[in-house]
Amino acid sequence: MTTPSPQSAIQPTRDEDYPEWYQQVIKASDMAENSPVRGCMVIKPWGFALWENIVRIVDARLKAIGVRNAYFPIFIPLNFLEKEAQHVEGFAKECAVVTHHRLEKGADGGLVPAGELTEPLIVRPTSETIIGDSFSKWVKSYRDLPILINQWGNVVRWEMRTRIFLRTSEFLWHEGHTVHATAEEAMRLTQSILDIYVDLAENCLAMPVIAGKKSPAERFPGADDTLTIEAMMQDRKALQAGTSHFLGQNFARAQQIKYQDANEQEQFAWTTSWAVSTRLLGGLVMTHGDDDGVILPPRVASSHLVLLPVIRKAADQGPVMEYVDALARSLRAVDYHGQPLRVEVDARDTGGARNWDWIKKGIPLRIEIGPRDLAKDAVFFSRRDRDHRDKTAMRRAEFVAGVTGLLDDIQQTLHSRALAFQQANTRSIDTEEDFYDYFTPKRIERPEIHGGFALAHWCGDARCEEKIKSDLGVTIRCLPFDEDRFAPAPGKCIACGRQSPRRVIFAKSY
RNA sequence: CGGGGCGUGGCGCAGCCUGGUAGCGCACCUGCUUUGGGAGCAGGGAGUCGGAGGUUCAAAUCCUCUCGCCCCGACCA
Repeated sequence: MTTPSPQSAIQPTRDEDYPEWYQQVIKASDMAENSPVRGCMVIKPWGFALWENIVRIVDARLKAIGVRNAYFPIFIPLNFLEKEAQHVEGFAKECAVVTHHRLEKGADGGLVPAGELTEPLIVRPTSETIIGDSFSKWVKSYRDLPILINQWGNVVRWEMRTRIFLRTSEFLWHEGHTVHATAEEAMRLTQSILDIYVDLAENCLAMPVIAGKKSPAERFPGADDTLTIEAMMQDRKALQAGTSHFLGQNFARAQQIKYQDANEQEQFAWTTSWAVSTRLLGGLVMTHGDDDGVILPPRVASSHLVLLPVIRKAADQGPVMEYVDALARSLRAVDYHGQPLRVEVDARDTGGARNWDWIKKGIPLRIEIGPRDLAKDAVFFSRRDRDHRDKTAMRRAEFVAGVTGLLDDIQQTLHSRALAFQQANTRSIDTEEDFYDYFTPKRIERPEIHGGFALAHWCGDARCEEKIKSDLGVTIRCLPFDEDRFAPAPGKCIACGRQSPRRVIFAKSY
């Protein structure tokens, strides 16, 4: 007898231990691994390809609205961070500081830092201050505005608690920074960027999000307004997946970003900043993954399909491989949303294990090609969004002609599934008792997956928000924009019972 | 930083309580047999047990310190 196969490729399952499942999925899918440096990660090719696809999509969207790329230093003079009070408070606690510029042989033969810097440099946790410094020099006249800048890069935040992709000490992102002559224009830009993020999440990542505005307590340090997209992970916690900030004139005043208007009056400019990061990859895993591994949405998938030659006899080797290569060529010539299909050929002779590798990696389509398919000029494929035993035979020409439709269908399925999950775990709650019950696990020692999004009334008082946060670890994720789904209506605050103009979304979050 | 759990070949784990220089499954390599599938048999490579110190004739096993990971809390764009 053979050893019985496990129920699922990933253990533990999501139900058994969600955080551990997440770690195992990332390992099994070969997306990334922990690095020797605390809190940092090595993003492996299969994970990085996802990021590259996100980069390509976002970059094109930004350029389409006139944003141009630039690059600013990773090091920021210490005093730059001191300029905006809220900003200092927000980031000072988590900055890596460079104090030396040389290493020398120490007494014990090891290397010790030497050459102390006159002024320490911080490794950017975000670049508002150093980019603002440039902006203050670039902006003279209203004719110079707007300035729309983006940079792709890395940032470092010395986090207390890290989780691969979701919160790492170093992560990759893009950060946009803009300068405008009027508040209205800056606010519009802030919103346009959020629209891009919504489109990215919904249409490319198949990740349903709720767009909205942050409560004052949850805003970016130094911002007048923070817009956000919030996604629901399969443990029903919220993931802030992208933010766009209207910075008002706060940074402009702090950094002297001024221009002369048409009336020869000197004015402070209005700025914005916005970002999405490699955190999205964690979101992807936790939105679509199942107990067999990752499931990649085709629009951003590292590869779209893998061809798995099935060779029984040596005599079949040549013909099968020829057929496979020809099929690979014709598939690579197919255009999928402006990109050639990404096709893998895996000719390893490792039996069924080979198939499971690709299941765990989440490739959307797996195609087996054996002698029988040659005879029938057919393919035999399975979709990652369906059971792994669910296989379909199809004429080769029909498959090649219909493959983009198949991929779009998978994309659609993933989105619908995730949306149904989000909706099933979103509830309107009207009493404090229900609210506390909703967010309190039944098992104390090892809490089960519980809660979700709660649509509840909030009076607007930060003290009510704070009470709920300290009692339950639940925060206001956003004041949602979508008035069709979340129509404002008066009610009573879930915490204090006073009048409330509208419901907001409460949830536990990453 | 506080509370809890854990660190043994690539992955998952046993051994530790009752000290005597390491074992299992998977993966990997070789051969044969298989082949629409998480194959079978045989052989093989790989770890000194997170790190440092201590106790001891002897430590993965006991003690101390330390690093890292996970969970809860604090904190967090």
